Parts: sequence; structure tokens; C-alpha cells
Amino acid sequence: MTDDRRLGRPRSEATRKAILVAALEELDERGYAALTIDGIARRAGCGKQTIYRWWPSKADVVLEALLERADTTIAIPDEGSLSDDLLAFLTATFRQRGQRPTLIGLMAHALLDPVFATEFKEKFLFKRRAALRVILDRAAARGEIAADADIELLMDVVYGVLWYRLLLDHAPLDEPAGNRLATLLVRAAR
Amino acid sequence: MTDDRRLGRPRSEATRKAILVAALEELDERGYAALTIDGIARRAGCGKQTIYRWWPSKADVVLEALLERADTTIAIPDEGSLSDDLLAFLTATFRQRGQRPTLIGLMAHALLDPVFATEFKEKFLFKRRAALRVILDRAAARGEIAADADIELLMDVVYGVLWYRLLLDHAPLDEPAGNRLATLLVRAAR
Amino acid sequence: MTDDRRLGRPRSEATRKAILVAALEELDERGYAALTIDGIARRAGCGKQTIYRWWPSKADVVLEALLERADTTIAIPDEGSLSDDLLAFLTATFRQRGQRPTLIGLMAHALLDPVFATEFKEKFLFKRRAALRVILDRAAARGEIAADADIELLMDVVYGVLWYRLLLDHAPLDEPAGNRLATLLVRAAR
Amino acid sequence: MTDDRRLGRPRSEATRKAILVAALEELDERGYAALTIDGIARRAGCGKQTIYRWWPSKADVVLEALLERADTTIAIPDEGSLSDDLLAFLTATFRQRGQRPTLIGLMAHALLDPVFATEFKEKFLFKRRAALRVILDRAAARGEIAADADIELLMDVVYGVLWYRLLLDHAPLDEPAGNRLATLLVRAAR
DNA sequence: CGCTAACCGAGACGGTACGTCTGGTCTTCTT
DNA sequence: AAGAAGACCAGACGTACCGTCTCGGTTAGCG
Repeated sequence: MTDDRRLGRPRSEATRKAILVAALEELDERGYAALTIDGIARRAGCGKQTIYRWWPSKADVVLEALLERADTTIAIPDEGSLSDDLLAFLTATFRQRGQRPTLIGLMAHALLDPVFATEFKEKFLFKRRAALRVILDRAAARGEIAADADIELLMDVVYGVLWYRLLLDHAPLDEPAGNRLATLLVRAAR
Repeated sequence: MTDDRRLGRPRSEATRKAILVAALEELDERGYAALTIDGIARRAGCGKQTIYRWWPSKADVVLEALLERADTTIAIPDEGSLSDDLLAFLTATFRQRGQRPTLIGLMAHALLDPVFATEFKEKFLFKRRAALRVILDRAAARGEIAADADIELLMDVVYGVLWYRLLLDHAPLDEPAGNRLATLLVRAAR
Repeated sequence: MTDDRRLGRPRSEATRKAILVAALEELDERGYAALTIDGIARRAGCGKQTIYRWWPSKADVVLEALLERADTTIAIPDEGSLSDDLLAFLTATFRQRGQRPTLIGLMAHALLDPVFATEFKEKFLFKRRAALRVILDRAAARGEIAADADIELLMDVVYGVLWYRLLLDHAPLDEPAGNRLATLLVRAAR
Repeated sequence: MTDDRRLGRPRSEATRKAILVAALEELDERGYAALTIDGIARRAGCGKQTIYRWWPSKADVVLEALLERADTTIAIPDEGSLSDDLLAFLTATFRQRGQRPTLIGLMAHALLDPVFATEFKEKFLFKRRAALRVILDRAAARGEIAADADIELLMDVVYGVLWYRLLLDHAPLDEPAGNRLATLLVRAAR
């Protein structure tokens, strides 16, 4: 029941969107390393101050753009077996591989800026982990996972392989890869 | 065959070392994000040109310093069983966790600079993978790994978990963790 | 005839005064160079728009404040002789030396902004000249000034010396100085 | 016998001149109020830092340009009589009236920036006063100036009228004006 | 022993982005 | 319609580094 109406001119939604779009376009065309606040402002047709007013760093702009663009809700499959759930989850996750430049840039920034790192984990990384945890908890309830299994470790295996291949780009992140990873996990979980 | 002696004044070994030391000190004290060529040169008491003459980027300086400091030879345990070999390997690898700031910085740079990324993979990452491959190949020869197992994937699991925890810093990289990961791998390999 | 009452809410006299006071306070505390519309508005507790609505530039605010504060009527002495009139006029004028920061700022602004320069001359500088001209005309009628004397030049001597010392601050603007200048003028006028 | 050779790359004389020229061109074309360091650097084809390295403010750049362009030596006429000397001096000084925009800008800046004001007085204003003083001292030695005359005040009359007309631009600064001012001064000096 | 060549330190150079500041305009609700 | 609040676009500010360059000076092998 809070009254959200504030004094003064309200924030321009049009400008906010123009900035997010401009950030993603600049990112695609020139890469994260060449991304600048100046460039985003120029492309969005806004003043730099408007960006600095709402986001603490360029990474925060990109993160918000990513969250807005991505499916807000992370689909949690429920096929009845760990194997099928994992396969569905991995396939859905791998399908977002087009986001690679964005994710790479955000991770790079997180490594260089601890403040943003926290933001990135809370708003993105840990949200995805939570979805995976639901799947594993259900499988544990069905007895598909050994009682002494380390659920945290299993999740790290999933996201570890995912990020490692995303970062190094040395091996595929496609459906067959998802298949093999699911098989490995099922075997390891018993 | 090649006569490596060059005309003119030879490269100063003292300066080379001063630069590598200065780079690591700056890295420790101020973090990779604040690392600058200017700063390294100032601390090393040398001209900027001297750095640019021998290294293409600040990451290359740090990489060379890391390679020089780290055990040049990667120990490859041969205990007779996959389980023991993995445990020994992981324990040795995790022990280098003190390098975290350095590794984080190099990875960040690699994500932003494709040229350095190649360098980093060749000189560092793939060298470590090769050591692990020897262990896995031996285990396969002993029949400890299923014939249809995906050796590449197993390696990605090891280094994926390692890097994922290194980057996110959300879970420990200690001996118990190594133990559990080794157990998981043995189970998955069958 | 004209009906000056306008539609809508009338201008707030309290705000107008708060702005003029705030402008002079900022001027005294931080100097003209640091004077900003933002700062005046903040101190006056009003919106920037309210200032822009009524004054074209910060100098106009200061000018209005100065005119309001200063004696609205410029005293024109009539002692019976050029010498006494000049002395009285100079003494009265020099007494306003405390306005130096204000006058300095207004002159600086006038030099940089031709539109304000016109305003400044009409509302301030030429008003003072007119007073001096009355004195000189009366002296001419009494025959104290040679028929071929250049009255305009005499006025420029008075205000030239005054402003030159005000601007450079290299020599006093006190009563002895007024005395000497009056003597010089009387001599020059013959 | 100081050894002026300094370490490092020497200052570029070509760039120095390009900056001074660019500053005067910008000043002529757009006026002092619109003069920016950015603009000077852009026109001179140099980096902003190069300007900041050598001059503390844009006014210092303009001052150096003015000093370089103007006759370095201020001609001191010696015609044998105060009247002729003054006329020659005023004529020569008034002839530089083309400098008006430059002088106006420098004075405006001096009024806003006390540090530059000192610089401006020392390097420009007081140098001119010194020349005039030579003329007046010679006249005093010849007995053309009353023993009790205030030489400082006479100089302030000359430069006061000059600057007052320069700043307000309400009356001419030409040869007839010089003539009339010289006459007035001779009369006042007796 | 002098010449040549490549090194070294220092530091100026042209650029470019930074994050801040102010200007002048606009858009909301309130008086 | 005026006012307070505050967001908006625009663009200059002065700083920090980038990677390059140009000096004087040093240190090797070769003639």
C-alpha cells in the first residue's frame, strides 16, 4: 500500500528501454571490451548522466538488459525421472548459447569488480542454481539420488561444465553434449 | 643452427625480473582491475617501452610471472588406482588456491581479449588438462573407466568444478571437496 | 488602463526575495566564479525553473539584488563648487567599495555576455554617469570648466580610475585618493 | 651555466605553437565565453593533456599567445616633451585596439580567477605601466610635472580611461581621443 | 678502439573514456 | 498559472591510461 508516486518528473521508461537496447546492440557489434558508457549514451540518444543515475556500471546495464530479455521464468521440467528432467533442463539451458558474448562479458566484469560480482550472483547465477536444485531434490525424494550424495557438488558439476565450456569455447554445448552430461550425472548420483 | 646472439645491447635480465615481480606485487596490492602498465613500470623502475617491447599486454606479463613462479613441472601421480591418482592430483591442484587473484585476473583478461585467450589456453590451461589426461588414459588401460565413457567430458567436469568454484567463490576448494569430487568421478567413470 | 492582474497563481514575492538573498550569500561565500543557478535554487529552497522564469542569467539575479540593496537614489551633491561637489561625489561612491566582489562579478559576466552587458550599462553604469554629468554641467554653467573641455572624457577619467582600481586592486580607493583625484580633475577641467 | 638538457622526450615546439594559434583562432571565431580546452585541442590536433601539462588554464594559453604575438618590446617614445611623448605612447597603445576581444577575455578571466589575475598583472598590465612611468619620470626631471603631482594617479588615469573604454565600448579609442587625453594629462600634471 | 646496433630510463605525444558538474528544458504533482 | 521537485539531453571539465615517439645514455659484438 506504499504510495509510489514521487515528487518531480518521473523516470522516462522510453529512455530506460533505449539504453538497454543500445547496450545490447553495442555489445553485439563491438564486444564487451569495447563497450563504453559514452557509446551507449550516444546510441541511445541520451545524456551520460541518465545512465549513471540509474546504474552503477556498464555491467549493471547489460545485466538488466539480459534479465529483461531472457525468459523471466526459468522452466523447471517435471518429467518423472531424473534422467529426463536433466536432459530437458540442459537442453533448455544450452539453447541460450546465443547469449555467450553477453554472459562472457558479465563474467569478466564480475571477476574485476567484486560489487558487481555479488549483484551478478544474486540476480542471475544463483537463480539458475535454484531451479536445478528443485529437480535434484525431487529426484532425491524419488530415491534416484543416493542419500550420501553431495547435491551442491552435483550442481557445481552441471554449471561448472557449462561455464567452463562457455568460457573456453573448446568443446560443444549442444544436445549430444547435454545427453552425455545427463548420463554422467545420473550415474554419479546413484 | 640459429645464432640467438643478437647485435646490440642484450636484454637486461634484471629488468625482466623486476617487471615480473612488480606486476605480481601490484596485482596483490591493488587487484587486477587496477593493474596498469604505467604502474608496473613505475614500481619496476623502468620505462613503459621496455614492457611493451617484450609483452603484448599486461596479462602476458602476469602469465609469465605465474608460469615462472608456479611449479614448472606438473606432477602426475601414479598410485595404481584412478581413485588415488585423482585424489592426489586434485589435492595438489587445490593447494594452489592462493593463486586465485592471479588466475581470476588472467581469466578476466582472456574473456576480453581473444588473442590473449589463445595464449592463456596454450601456455596454461591445456598444459594442466594434458596432465589429467595421462591419469585418465592410464585408468582406462586398467579398465577402471567404461569403454564408452567420454574422457573429454570427465576432464571438463574436473576443471569445470575447479574453475566454477574459483570464479564464484561460493564453495570450498579444500581436501574434503577433492575427496568428494574424486569419488563422484570414479562413480561416473564406470 | 492595463489590468496587470494575470490569470493563475501570482508570483511569490517571498520566493523572489529568497532567491536574491541566496544569490548574494553564495556570491559572498564562494565567489562569482562558483555561483551557479543550481546552487542559488538549492539555497533559496526553490526550483531552478522559477529562477529561469524571471531572470535570463545568474548575473541578472545578482544585478537585481545589487540594485535592490544599494541606495536606489544616487545622491547628487550641490555644494556650490566643482571641487566640493566632486569630492562629495567621489567619497560617496568610494564608500561602496564593499560591493567590490559583486561589481567584479557583474563586470566579468558583462565581458563574457553581450546581452547582459547592455543590461548592466543601462541599469547601472550609465545611471551613475548621469549623476556625474549633472555635477559637471552645473560647473560648466558656473564657468569652472573650460568651454573646449571634453566632458565625456572627464567622466571617463573619473569612472576609468574608479573601475581600474576596483578591478586591479593595486591602489587604494579611499578618501585621500578621492581628494587627489578631485584636485586633478579640477586642474584638468580649466 | 645550468645544464638545461632534460631527461625524456623534449617538449614539441610545433605543438606549442599550434596550440597558441588554435587558441587565438577559436577566440576570434567564437569569443572568449565559448573558448574550451576541448576546442583548442581539437583545432590544434593535439591531446587535451598536452595543454593541461603546460598551462594551468585556458586564460594562460591566451595570455602566452598574446605576449608572443604582441611586440615583445614596448616602445618608449622620447620626443623631448611630455605632450609629444604621451601622444606617441597613446597612439601606439590605441593602435592595438584589434586585440580587444583577447584583452576583454583575459580581463574577464582575471576577475574570476585570482591566481590568473596575479599572472596577468605581472606579465602584462604592470609591464605596460612601467613603460609609461619612464615617460612620466623623464617629464618630471624636465620639470614638466609639478613636484607634488601623484604619478601613480596619472598612470591610473591613462590606463583607467583606456580600459574603461575598452571594456564598455561606449566611446572611441582613436587618435583624436589620444590627443584629447594627452592634453588633459599635460594640464593636470602642471 | 671506435662503430653499429639494440637496449634502457624518462617522459612528452595524440587519443579516448572516465565519472562529475552545470546549463537550460521538460514533465509530474501541489498550491 | 506559479511553484517545488527532479529527470532529461547536452557537452565541457580535469584525470587516467593507452600505446607510440623521441631524447640522452649504456652495453654488447664486430671491424
